[in-house]
Amino acid sequence: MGTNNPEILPGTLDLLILKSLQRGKMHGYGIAQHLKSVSDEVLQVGESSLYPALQRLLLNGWVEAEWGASENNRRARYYTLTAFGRKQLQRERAEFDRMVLAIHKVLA
Amino acid sequence: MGTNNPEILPGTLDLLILKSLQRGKMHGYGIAQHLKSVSDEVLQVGESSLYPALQRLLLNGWVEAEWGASENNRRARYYTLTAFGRKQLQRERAEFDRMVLAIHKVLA
DNA sequence: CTTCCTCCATCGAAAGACGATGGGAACCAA
DNA sequence: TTGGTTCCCATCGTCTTTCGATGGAGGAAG
Repeated sequence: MGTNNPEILPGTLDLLILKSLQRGKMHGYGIAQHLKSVSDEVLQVGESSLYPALQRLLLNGWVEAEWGASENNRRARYYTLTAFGRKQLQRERAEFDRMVLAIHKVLA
Repeated sequence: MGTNNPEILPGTLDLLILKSLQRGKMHGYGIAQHLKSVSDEVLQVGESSLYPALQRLLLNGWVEAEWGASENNRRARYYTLTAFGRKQLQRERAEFDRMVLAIHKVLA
């Protein structure tokens, strides 16, 4: 009931994933862990949000995927930024900054 | 196709409305104009986003409404913040700041 | 009289996030 | 060997929010 506390800011998930992948290839689980730890446990993206998002990014050609083995010898799907993905990251970041600036003007 | 440019950051509309109403009673159209001008034309909230949001705020008891006449002598519905609304404004603002801070840690 | 602006409101579509759920494989302890 | 825990994949159904399109009504202006 009632209290709506989304774990992330809607509309920012793609940006967060793309930015994470800028560091190098990662698998889904790793991305979620990364976001959680870097944000001091604030950004808790569940797998049911993450995997659809990754499908989106694949469809748009912003990331590529390949199967491999994780550090712990487990089957894992590794995602990599494409050139389009790097462009998109820049665009989304600029748009995010633009929005946050505008909101701050309202809140000031 | 493709280019998705939302006019506002999803999930922040209630916050923006509540904050606008902190200045005093306003009607819907006025809120939209206010957001647009204060944000230098960045935040362009359409009426089909605005009125459902106002209904939400009414249902939650965060704003109250009364009919009156606008400055231009037109029939207008004026919205006011309630005590609950002021509390909610504080909560949403804190949550927004928390999220933006977390996202900045990822983007840094 | 016609057109523009103000101000209200709804409907249907699309998108995004999430809880619940399911499974397989490695690792560890009892 | 069995059972639990962590890692890692993924989907389905639901809810919520946003938005384009649409439709008025009344005042102001040309």
